[in-house]
Amino acid sequence: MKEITIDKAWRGAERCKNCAIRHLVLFSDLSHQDFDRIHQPIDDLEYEPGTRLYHQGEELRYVYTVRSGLIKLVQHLPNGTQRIVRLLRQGDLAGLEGLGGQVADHDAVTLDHASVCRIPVPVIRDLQRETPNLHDSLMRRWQKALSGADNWITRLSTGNARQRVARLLLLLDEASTDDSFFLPTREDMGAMLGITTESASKVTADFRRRGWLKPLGGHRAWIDARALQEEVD
Amino acid sequence: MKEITIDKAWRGAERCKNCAIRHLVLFSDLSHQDFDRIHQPIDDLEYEPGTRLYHQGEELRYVYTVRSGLIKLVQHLPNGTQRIVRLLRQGDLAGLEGLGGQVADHDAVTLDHASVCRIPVPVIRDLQRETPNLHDSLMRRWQKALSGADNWITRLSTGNARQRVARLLLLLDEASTDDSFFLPTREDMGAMLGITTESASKVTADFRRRGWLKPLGGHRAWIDARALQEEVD
DNA sequence: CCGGGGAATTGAAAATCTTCAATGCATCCC
DNA sequence: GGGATGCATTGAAGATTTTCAATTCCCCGG
Repeated sequence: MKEITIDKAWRGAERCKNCAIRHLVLFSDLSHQDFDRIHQPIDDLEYEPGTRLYHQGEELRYVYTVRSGLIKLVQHLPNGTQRIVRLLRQGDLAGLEGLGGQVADHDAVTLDHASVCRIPVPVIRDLQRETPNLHDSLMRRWQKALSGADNWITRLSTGNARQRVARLLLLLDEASTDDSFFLPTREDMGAMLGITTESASKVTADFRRRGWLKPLGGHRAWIDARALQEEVD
Repeated sequence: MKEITIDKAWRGAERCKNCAIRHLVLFSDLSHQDFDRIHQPIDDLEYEPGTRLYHQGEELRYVYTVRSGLIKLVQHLPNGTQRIVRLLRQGDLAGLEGLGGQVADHDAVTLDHASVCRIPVPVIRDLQRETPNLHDSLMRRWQKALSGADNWITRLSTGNARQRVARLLLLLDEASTDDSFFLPTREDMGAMLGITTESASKVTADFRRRGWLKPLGGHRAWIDARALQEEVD
């Protein structure tokens, strides 16, 4: 795990003021003086694929803003099976539940290379107490997380395997600014869709043979969105 | 639809102060003077089974607190299929997304007879601006809704039909204070679990034949939680 | 008490998905 | 370059689920 730490708290806040994607992140509504209330370092971290930011059941001392990359939230069942319940991308928050003092509901694991801001929970608590500007922003995050979860159920956990894979590919495609997107392993696709690795593989391979999905190397791919959309309807 | 409306705003607030389940609802942390800030009527409503509180895409003028009964949140896909993404019970909120000005993400429909408090969105907005007491309470609601959604994915949308039905019955049983619980129609069970009505029926009937599920009439039932729990593991 | 009607159940055949095992492919690391 | 390794792919058999079409059951109103 590479980790580029900003040592001084003020430098962290300074960086936040000038953050290139500040309009997307939690602090979008803060005034410049609000940033002066930040007394603990906000670190800007880079993670390799497969890094676990925290795991289910752990105390959450930080909340994480995704600057780039994809993060999976994995939930484990008592019987040992596991399920990916959401994907986080640019602007999304991981570890929101830490704000209420709860332990982590999931494992958070980077899928590809990811760039993440790590914000100490007390920083957000303090800001929240002293300025109202954060509330709307936070509520939008909760709202977004919840609608993400709902979509996961209706789009990715409903219908047959072909439809689910098609919807997942469309979702990954939309999420990308690029015209290519990150293609997860078949195992992860299975865990997202509630199907086996092999089923995910069979459908994916079929889409590829039909020319609707083109792997571009380096875990990236392109899709014929129109064709896949038809598959869904 | 029966509707018992409290005409005067202050009466609504007065009722809130003395609400028997106030510790469970949104206003648990408010001080007595906070209630004086309420300038629009909070109505206490009774709904028959199958009543729709609002539908997907509609502007949300109210947020609803469930006092008793069960409410399903139904999401429709463009292709016409629909999926139940959550069940709300005592203390849960429906229409949370209205606080951010969004349109409704779902249809909200009562499953059984339900008693609900209808709170105008501006009431919550005003309270939120003028007192910080509501914030924690609200955040806990978001958190709870989100963890409900996650559970829906991992427990009710994972595994084979038997496991899903078993988990649903266990969840309904836990949700009930009583030792009996509300047993949904097979169609609703299917929509919750992402399986067909017939599959839900076949599994349910099998559980009944094994003596693990006993219908008690009036859409209520009892389960052998231990036996069903084994089925899940 | 007696239909009527919606919901539930059931069966059989077809479709889909999983399982398990084998093989192929790409990439990473000397 | 060349294995080694981890994914991905594929096939065949078995299990599960869906589909579609009957019944059957149960509750409600007359």
